[in-house]
This record gives sequence, structure tokens and C-alpha cells, in this order.
Amino acid sequence: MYTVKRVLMVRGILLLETTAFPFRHFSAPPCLRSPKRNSPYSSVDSERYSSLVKSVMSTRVSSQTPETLHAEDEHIYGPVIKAQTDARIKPRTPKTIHPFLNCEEAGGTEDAESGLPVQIALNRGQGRSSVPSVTRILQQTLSQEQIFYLERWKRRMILELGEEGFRQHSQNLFRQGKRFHSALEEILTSSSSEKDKTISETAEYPADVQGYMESVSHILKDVNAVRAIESTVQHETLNYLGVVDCVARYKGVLCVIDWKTSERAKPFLSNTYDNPIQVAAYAGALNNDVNYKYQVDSGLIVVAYKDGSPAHAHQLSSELMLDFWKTWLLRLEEFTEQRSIQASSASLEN
DNA sequence: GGATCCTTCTTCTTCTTC
Repeated sequence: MYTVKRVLMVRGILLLETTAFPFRHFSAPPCLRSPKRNSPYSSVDSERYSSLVKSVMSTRVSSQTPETLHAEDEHIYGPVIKAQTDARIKPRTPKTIHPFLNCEEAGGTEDAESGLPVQIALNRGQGRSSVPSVTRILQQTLSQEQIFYLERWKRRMILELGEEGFRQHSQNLFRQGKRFHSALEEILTSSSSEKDKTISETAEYPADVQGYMESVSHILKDVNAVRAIESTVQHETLNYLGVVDCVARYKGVLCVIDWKTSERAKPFLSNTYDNPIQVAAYAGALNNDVNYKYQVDSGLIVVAYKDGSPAHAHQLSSELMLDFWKTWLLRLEEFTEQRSIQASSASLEN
């Protein structure tokens, strides 16, 4: 159920701000429109406001046009945010469907799984300075709805913690995430030196990471044959790069794995927002990067919790990965369009 | 050595009643 937070009556239309959507329009029910009913308006000084009421109620003569109404709506409620359902009815498709897999590369061989995991460091110097990253592209192509909820969340947090408190809180979340990644990097690198070795559960970790490690221990049991850790991937034709958390077998399936920490439970894939798109982007890049001689068509998002409660693992089948790959291509197209608009406006200024 | 980059996170319903 959605809760109505605010009700406004404008031109015979009820505007409801619900907990789910900022505003929704409904026609006023007859009981609210009918003058016969005892309404709150009955106490209004009708003589004093008669000319205003007449001008509002008159349908034959109106100074308002669709254009002025639109401008007024924009002024009061801000720009219209497209409902999600519209997108479902008319799904957008990328202009060009670039292949997710590289047909020239054969599937991974067992030989590649026996050595140490690959770890290609990010080197921005080698003509890569202008290549955009997965994170940047996703951040710059957030939907209006995502921006709305993120900004609302930030405002609420600042009200609660203050500017400085919020800054520290965010910093703390980032720090915990980084330490968790470092601990995983260490454990996965050392344990992979011996093929299919079970990952140790007895190791000691820093206090702020201990809970997260406990949280993922049941997942780590099913992770083996680690091939890459914190390694740079770059799509050779689509020209973007990123740093993949991990490439390994999970329950026997070779996947791109993304480790996440979260304060809130994320039991469903839909709770992970753009994370699946990020994973598909990394996998697509890896499949089209000469440094990796194998193909990955599946993914895994692991959400770990600080209190040690079991992490949620969301597996992305090859079908799902293809869907998210298409979404990634859309975001990439959007980013490229933004960039070319910025470039052309910059050249006009010069 | 400093600056910059990639990443690390953050969103989608909240309160009442049974």
C-alpha cells in the first residue's frame, strides 16, 4: 500500500503525493466536486472571492492556454518525471547491439585456471587518459528518478547528521568497502595458489571487516579457480574501461563477481540498482580485451553485511547478463551523446 | 612528490493495527 503524503486540489484535479511517487494525478471524485455536499469550502466568504471563483470555474472564457498551464505546472511541480511503466510499455533498445561475447576467443581452458590470478593495474598513462570508466558512465547517466531519490536521501541524512556528520558517514562507508575488498583480495590471491583450495575461515581481520567476512564465508566456500582479482579491463571497440573485482568459478560457473557492502538488506536483485549493469559492462569489456584469453558470460553480485548475517548472492545467468548488456549499451550511448553535446558547445564557446 | 583516476557507498513505503 502507498501512503498519501500531500493532497493538492488544482483545477478540479486531485494531486496526490504518495510515498512511492512524488505526484500522481487523479480526477476529483464527485463527492469532492459536487457543491451540494457539505464541503470545507462552504465556510469561504463567497462574495469576497466571487470574481476569482468565476474566473476559475468558467470554462468558456479562460486566459490560460496549454502553454501557460504547462509553464505553471513546471513552476509548481518541476519537470515531469516519466513513470516507469512507460519504459516497460515501450522498451528502448540500443542503436547498435555490440556483441557481448567475442566469437574469436574460444571458451576458457583448464590450463588458465591453475596459475595465480591476473591483476592488471590501472595505468592511465598509456593513451587511456580519455577513456571513460564504467563508474563514471553509470553515474553520469542516472535516471531522473534515481537522482530524485538519491538527493532526497542525502537531504534527509544531512538533516539527521549535519553536513559534517554526513561527510564522515559517507567516508566511513567507503573506507569499510575498501577494507572489505582488500581482505577479499588477500584471501583470494593466497588461496588460489593451490587449485580449488577451500578458503580459510579462521583468519583474523580488522574489526570493521570481520563481520563482512563472516557474512560472505558461506559464499566463499563455493568460489574457486580465481582467474583475476582487482584487474583492469578495457573494451577495445567500445572504448571504456573498468576494474573488475574478481573473476572466478562460483558453484562451477565462471563469473564476474562484484563484492558489495550494504547497511540495508538486499535480498532481491532489484535491490542492487545499477550493480548488474556494472557487472555486465565489466564482463563485456573482459570478453573484448586481448589481455584475457577466455570468455565470461555469467555474473555474481554478493551483498555482505556488517553484523555477519549471511550475505545475499545474486547470480546473473547468461540470459540476464545479455539483458543487462543491452541496458549498458543504452547508458553508454547516452553518455557518448552527452559528451558530444558538451564538446560541440565547448567548441562554439572558443 | 603531487594530482588524477577507479573504486569504495547512497535510492525504490512507512506507519498502524491485528
